[in-house]
Amino acid sequence: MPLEIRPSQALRLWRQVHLDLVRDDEADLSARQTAILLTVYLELPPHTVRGLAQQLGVTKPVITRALDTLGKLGLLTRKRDEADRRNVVIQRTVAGALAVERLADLVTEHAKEIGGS
Amino acid sequence: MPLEIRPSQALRLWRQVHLDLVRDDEADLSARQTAILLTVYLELPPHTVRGLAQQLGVTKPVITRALDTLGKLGLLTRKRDEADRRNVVIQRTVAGALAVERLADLVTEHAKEIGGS
DNA sequence: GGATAATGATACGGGTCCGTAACGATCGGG
DNA sequence: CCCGATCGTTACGGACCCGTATCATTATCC
Repeated sequence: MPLEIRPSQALRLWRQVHLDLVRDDEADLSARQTAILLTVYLELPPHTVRGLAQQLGVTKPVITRALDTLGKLGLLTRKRDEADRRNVVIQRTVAGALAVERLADLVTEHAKEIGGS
Repeated sequence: MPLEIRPSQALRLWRQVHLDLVRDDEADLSARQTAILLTVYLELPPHTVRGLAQQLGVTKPVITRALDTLGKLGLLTRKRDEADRRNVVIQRTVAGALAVERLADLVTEHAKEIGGS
């Protein structure tokens, strides 16, 4: 059964969550960083720079820089792949999992507040 | 009747929409810019720099710069308030309305794809 | 009218990100 | 082995954004 949501509800939900993200701003991630973070935490490993670049439709340096920032924030980690030392495996962290969970709560909470019309 | 959405659904929805936003990137707005844009298009006018700064919990220069960028993109316009010429009224544009509508469609489309579990 | 307050814009130094191009490291096939 | 291909990273010049402090303009109030 699909999730039913009307355009006006979608916009109000989008606005409320973004308002919270801006106000809390413990993170203040860009759209690209958010897409990377959620991909790593929702899709099955392993995740590589090249794979993420293909999924997002951006160049590899973009991924490298985003990983620098997300790593600095402690939201994920990089590890060399010992099987093929050219590859780098992106791994999840506890802090990252908490941040993702917090985002999920934020969305579901505001969804509840959004009335019918 | 509230909008029912589970955390796992929320995350998948959030990821899919962000992936689309990154891939299309006709805009590539930051979280702050998105919050401003949606506030202007969802809340009743008039909108001022000071009012937006208060709602977002940020300083006025942040709003001014965001309005510069959003104005350059044609998503909204500034106009001096003739009643009180200190104020600047932020106005909607056709392009902005289309962008907001497109975002709404993006969210509702992906919501449909998101299954029950 | 002059002092005061309020509004939005600007200056500044610092940081981050962009896209293109090049780079070092590593693997694999002949 | 060695040469080409494939990783991820870094260099570069340019653009954008940040927060603080300051500015010019306009309104208000005595």
